[in-house]
Amino acid sequence: VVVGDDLDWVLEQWRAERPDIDATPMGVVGRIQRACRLLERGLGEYFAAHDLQLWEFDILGTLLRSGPPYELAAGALGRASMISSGAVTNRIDRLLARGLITRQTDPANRRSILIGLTERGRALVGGVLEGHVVNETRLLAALGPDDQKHLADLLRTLLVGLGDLSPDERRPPGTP
Amino acid sequence: VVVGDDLDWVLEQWRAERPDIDATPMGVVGRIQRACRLLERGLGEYFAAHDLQLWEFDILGTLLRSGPPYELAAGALGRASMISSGAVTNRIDRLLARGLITRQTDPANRRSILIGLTERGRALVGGVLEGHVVNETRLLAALGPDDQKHLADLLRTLLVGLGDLSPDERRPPGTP
DNA sequence: GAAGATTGAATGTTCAATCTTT
DNA sequence: AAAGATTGAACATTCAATCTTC
Repeated sequence: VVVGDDLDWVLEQWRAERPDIDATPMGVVGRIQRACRLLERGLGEYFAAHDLQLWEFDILGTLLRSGPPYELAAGALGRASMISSGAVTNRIDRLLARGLITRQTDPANRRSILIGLTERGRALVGGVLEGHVVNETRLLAALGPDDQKHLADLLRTLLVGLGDLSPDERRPPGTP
Repeated sequence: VVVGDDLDWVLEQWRAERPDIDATPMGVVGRIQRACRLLERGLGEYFAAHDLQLWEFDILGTLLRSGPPYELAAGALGRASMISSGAVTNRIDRLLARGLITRQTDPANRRSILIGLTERGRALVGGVLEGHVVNETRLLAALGPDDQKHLADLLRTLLVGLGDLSPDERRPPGTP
């Protein structure tokens, strides 16, 4: 290994201290954790320069990509972002205060609330989208296109194994 | 694609809503984020069953793998866990209260403090270590050994590109 | 009773300001 | 002046309890 990352060093330490344990799995899990933190730091810097928090883009982006009429139930937003229902309420409150979303009771099911993008919210998230992808491209630049594809494929297999199924697979069998 | 994960669905939505944008990079970044959250959930469940928080194992494990005399400066602990100095102080306070670590001023540099493992802390983290690796192995089981190695290699390249160098590479050139 | 959302308490983090030591 | 750690404030999350609606 010519150039090592932090996990190379961590695994070397474990080998010295606990040679009885095969710490190989830590090399995968630990790298995913570190990559996640470093990437989120890089994403946050871009959004901060555009008056957005990462979590704000997360919610607004989920609404935008859902397509017209850009409305989603609060529960669906929580599942998409993997956050608790309490966190959803909190985020909604603050995006409402910024005038970026609307909140209305679902007429079809009055337990549920529908969150919608305001024109201002739609313009804001739509406007930063291209720059966001450019920023991600920069953060991933150490890997060539083929390696990025390979990485995504390996992570998909891992994620499916962890139960991260797309909505298609989540539907009970036999649903049209 | 026979079985898709959540990101397959996300990218499909972006293609429909914003065909002008190539969202491929989101497929990599988003999968790393989701894998990180799902893995940390799985790690936390194991530690909770052993009266530990994930962050507690994080600190205690860093001390253990540093080898005898199992002492590290507070700053070094913060860098290893990628947390702020304020968070380090907070974590140290609570591990001290549990009697798992010691805290003393570094005699050689009285600005710095040295954190050490108590006998009880060492026994606790050493005792859960093997089960932790078994748990990680289970979480990664969707990938075969070769794929896990390949995944780790791709992530190393990405991490080095993001500046996550091992201590070796962090030393100024010419250092023995 | 179960589902969806809200509330408040407990938890834990970052950030800026501060203090000591170098 | 710079480095290392601590403090308190602001922020954000989870969890359990609660309320409304189905």
